Amino acid sequence: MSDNFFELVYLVVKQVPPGRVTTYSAVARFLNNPRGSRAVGWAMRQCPYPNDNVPCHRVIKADGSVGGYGAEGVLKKASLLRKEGIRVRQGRIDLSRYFFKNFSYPGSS
DNA sequence: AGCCTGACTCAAA
DNA sequence: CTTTGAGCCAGGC
Repeated sequence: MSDNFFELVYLVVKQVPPGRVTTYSAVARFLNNPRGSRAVGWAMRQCPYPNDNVPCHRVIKADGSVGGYGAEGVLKKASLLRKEGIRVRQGRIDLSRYFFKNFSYPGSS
C-alpha cells in the first residue's frame, strides 16, 4: 500500500458510476487523508487516464459546487454531468441525492 | 530543505 | 446566503 496517492485516488474515482458523484474530501478521507482534499484535486488535474477510465468529471466539491475542470472548463464538466442525468443548478449539485459512497478499498481484490 | 502553486475545506463575519 | 481568511496535502523548482 505504499502506492502513490494518485493511484489510489484514481482507483476510487473509477468506482463512481454514471449519474453519481463524489467529493474531493470524501475520496481523501477514504484514503485516510481527511485533510488531503487538495492533493486529490491535484491528482485530478493530472488526469493521466481517459475520462472513461477515470471519470474525473464526477468529482465535485464538498459544498455541492461543480468545482473546476482544468482547461476544458467547468461548463464542459457540468455538461457531462447533466448528460448523465444529474441535475446541475446554478453550478451546484444536490449531494444528498447524487453522492456515491459505496466505495470499496482499492487493492483489496 | 525551503518556497510557490493548485479541479479544496471549514469557520467566521 | 455571500465573501474572507487560514489551514492542509502533494508536487515541481
